[in-house]
Amino acid sequence: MRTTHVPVPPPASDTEGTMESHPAPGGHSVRTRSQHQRRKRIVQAAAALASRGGVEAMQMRTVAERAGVALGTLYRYFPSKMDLVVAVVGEELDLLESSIERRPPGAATPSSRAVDVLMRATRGLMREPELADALIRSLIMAEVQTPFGDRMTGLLLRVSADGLSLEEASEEQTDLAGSLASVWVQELLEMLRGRRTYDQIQRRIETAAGRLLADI
Amino acid sequence: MRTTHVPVPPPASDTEGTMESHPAPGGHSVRTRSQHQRRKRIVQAAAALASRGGVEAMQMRTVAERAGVALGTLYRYFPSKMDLVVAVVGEELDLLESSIERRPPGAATPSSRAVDVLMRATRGLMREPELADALIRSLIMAEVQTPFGDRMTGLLLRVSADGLSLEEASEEQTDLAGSLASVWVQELLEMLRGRRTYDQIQRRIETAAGRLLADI
DNA sequence: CCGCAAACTAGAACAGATTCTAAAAGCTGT
DNA sequence: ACAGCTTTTAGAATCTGTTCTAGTTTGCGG
Repeated sequence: MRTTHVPVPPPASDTEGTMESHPAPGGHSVRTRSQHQRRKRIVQAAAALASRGGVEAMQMRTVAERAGVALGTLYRYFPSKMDLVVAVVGEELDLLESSIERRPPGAATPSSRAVDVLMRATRGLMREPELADALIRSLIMAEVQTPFGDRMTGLLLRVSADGLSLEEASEEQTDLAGSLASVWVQELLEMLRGRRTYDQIQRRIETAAGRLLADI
Repeated sequence: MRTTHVPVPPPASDTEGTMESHPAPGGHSVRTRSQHQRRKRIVQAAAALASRGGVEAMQMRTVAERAGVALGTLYRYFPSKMDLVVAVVGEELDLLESSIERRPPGAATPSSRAVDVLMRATRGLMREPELADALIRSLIMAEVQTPFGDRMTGLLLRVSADGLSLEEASEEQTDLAGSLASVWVQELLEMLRGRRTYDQIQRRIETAAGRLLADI
């Protein structure tokens, strides 16, 4: 019935599928390569469609057609629409992370660095509102464990507590960064609903960050 | 197309529908009364079904059948499944608010009173996990403006800043209470996903509230 | 009591996600 | 090149939210 992450042995499931069954490292398995391509085509098609009319436009049949695969194949790679959305979000997050790496926030206090990152993410997402809307909502709905919140929390810890990773952080630090991420997500939602302006979000994020990350 | 709050003049749309077209005060309009009943039957049926198998079990056909109305009628009262969900949530919030009124949080600090309320709400919701899951997720997805966040924010302001209402509060106070509500919602979601225990939530809420409501 | 307009009903119809099936295509080892 | 396997494919079929249609019921003003 529902999205049951069953024991089917489909192709790679994560962004980088280097955990094949055979340890052969050499690049020879044509199968796997073409499957990676297929996967990429699918995700691209999905993202393209979603950045137009949002989730609605991202119909499974359409995605399949546009990616040049059969509907059944699409479902083999992504057992549900949500899984596909999660994959698309993953790509977006990759983008954000590499952007952060390229141009790390330079502000003085932990909280202002965090605000910097969050607002940068906000801008990035709002560049494609339809896509952002589709992605955020779907993610929140997702039954599956979404690395979204965790990745954002990790990112926040990294920039605010200078290089701290999720593992090294104290429980309280994780809690605080996680809370800030929660606030951000909700604000983003409100913005997508048209109930917040960019400036309002900035103010609220600043207020929250100032308190939550005061002495991180 | 999507849920368009069109200008159809259906029955009462809110919990209390006393804004009829004709000013006749006398209790004679049999229509309206029976409509209230119908509405109540529908919401009850919906809640009952949802507390079993979640949103999935709360199918429009089933709700209609169980409430003893035609599918078309159901859609007349609630233009979309989401509207129905919102109504069910409304009832739950009413319950929480009256519970707070009956037994107000007695803790000493604003933040501990807020924590008290939030954890009470958490317990209440977790009593029917399927229902809670269905409701929270649907609400977050909702295109419609859901009074959920705002009501919770108002409630938090009321208990923490002793009787302060949403209107009287300063912008910063509203922001802070709103942020705490955001954190709570996200934690609830994580709990429903099975990624948080009750104690973890409590700890995180306490941590966040301690900072956010420190000097409210 | 009559006729109107709104509300209700039963059920068909439509839409998009998901599942299922039978057949074709692609690999792999021999 | 062949048998045995998995992957893809095309397409039908299923499921549930939503819409539509035609006919019936209900309450009201006259």
